Amino acid sequence: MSNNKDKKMVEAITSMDVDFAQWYTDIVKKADLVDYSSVRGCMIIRPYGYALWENIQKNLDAKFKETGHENVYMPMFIPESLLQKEKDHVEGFAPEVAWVTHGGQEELTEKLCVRPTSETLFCDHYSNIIQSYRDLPKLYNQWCSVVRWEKTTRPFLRTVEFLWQEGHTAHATAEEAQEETIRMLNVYADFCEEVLAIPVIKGQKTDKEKFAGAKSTYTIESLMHDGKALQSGTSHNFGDGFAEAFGIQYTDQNNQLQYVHQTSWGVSTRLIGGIIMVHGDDNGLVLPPKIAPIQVVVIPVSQHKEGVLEKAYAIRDSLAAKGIRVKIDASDKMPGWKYSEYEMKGVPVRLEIGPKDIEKNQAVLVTRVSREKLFISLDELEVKVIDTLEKVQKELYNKALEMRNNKTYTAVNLEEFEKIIKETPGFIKAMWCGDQKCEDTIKEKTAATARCIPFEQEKISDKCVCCGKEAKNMLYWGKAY
RNA sequence: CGGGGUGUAGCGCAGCUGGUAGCGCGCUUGGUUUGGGACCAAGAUGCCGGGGGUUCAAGUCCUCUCACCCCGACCA
Repeated sequence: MSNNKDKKMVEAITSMDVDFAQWYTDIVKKADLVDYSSVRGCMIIRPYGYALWENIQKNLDAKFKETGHENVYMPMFIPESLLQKEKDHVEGFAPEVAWVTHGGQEELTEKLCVRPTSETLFCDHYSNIIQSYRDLPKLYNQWCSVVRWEKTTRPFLRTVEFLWQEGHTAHATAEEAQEETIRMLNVYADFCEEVLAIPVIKGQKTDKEKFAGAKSTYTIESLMHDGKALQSGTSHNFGDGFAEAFGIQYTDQNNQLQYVHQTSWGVSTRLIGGIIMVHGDDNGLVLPPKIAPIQVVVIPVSQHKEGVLEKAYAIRDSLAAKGIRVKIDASDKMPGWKYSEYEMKGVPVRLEIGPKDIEKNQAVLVTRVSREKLFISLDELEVKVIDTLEKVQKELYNKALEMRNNKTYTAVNLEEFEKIIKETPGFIKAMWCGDQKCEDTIKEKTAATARCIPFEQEKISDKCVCCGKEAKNMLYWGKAY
């Protein structure tokens, strides 16, 4: 970069190897996903970012409905007394709730918290509407935003207000609740892998890491490019703890009063952070076709020349007719500018059409991942594009899986563990005795936490990686977002 | 909540030992361009984060304050 002319040619994204955090920030800003707002810790989700969320919603919502769930909407405020009904739950959330103390000029007799999560509201409601076993199960979900007064924030990964979905269900038996917990964990896992092309580890949280008030918490964990883990979705089995605290009882077939068994599960806009950090590269965002707001962008070249724009629009229309999310950019920017712009935005497929192509009855197809130019006959364009989108979807998953595998290590003692965390961050598979003290020690020494006890167990050794006593389980460990 | 940093045009910044604000990008208009972020010309854009001081004079010095960012401790 010897002079200003060079500089303005490429509005560079910081390389992820140089500064991963800056790379991330560059992408969310330059791909027009978010803007910072005047409200501390709160982000503005811009149309392109929101379109991603809408696609996530559309997809998941359909899956929730297929599995028998209904959408509801709860108040955004929770009276203090209600929040305090379940002891562990309050303790878990109290440090980060925002309080409303005034209505207009008047001080409220009971302050209201802005929901950090809605268990208490659902429980309160369930205690009113559930009487008989005939009322069960209740399978509710809500799409909303919640507020947690976080001290440090980053777009999508941790913000004071964030969008999410929270499912809350009530069941007659412990078995049903457990089934539901796992069912929804699998819905999330399938969604991540098939739609977002993000491979996940399914497993259970240790007691230390489980949700405040839950009997058990299950999680899907994914691995980012910088070797940090992202908890991408959680599903909790509450047992009857909340039911006891809130008096949610029903009369069973034998006229006996019983407590319900409950679950809750959620994913948030954090998933978008995951998409960015799993698939993105130094040229910007990379979006899996199934979630991309724009799957194909058509760029006319020399568009002032006779027939070019007409052809470009015709291509757009024919692809749109096949159900492809396609956009044409007929602005008067240079073609090169447009190439870079849509690469930055992670659009999976670009089609170029210019006078030379029209002459040869072809278009130029370039995928975001390979950036290779392919000449496609216009006669088979639709088929080729659909084909390419499917191929890219699979490719991204495979690439992500390979990346995760390359960054997954095993450790049999603390020295090994520490060395890995320091030198080659990633997932560490290591044995654990089951004692929380060892979890604490590892966290103190390495800043890594137990990500989960995976369903798929392996035997790395017989002994706990920390204390050397007999091991109970193999855990995934790592530094997390 | 500890440590560090930054607030000057829409964005990124410069502005030294005080003298009344500038550069690049972007934006507007016109023209030439268009196959990897075009070029020329002419424009428009400022409560220098806020309050209070010092001074003949304050982006510049002092002081208080607010906000944001980064690194740690805590968290979807």
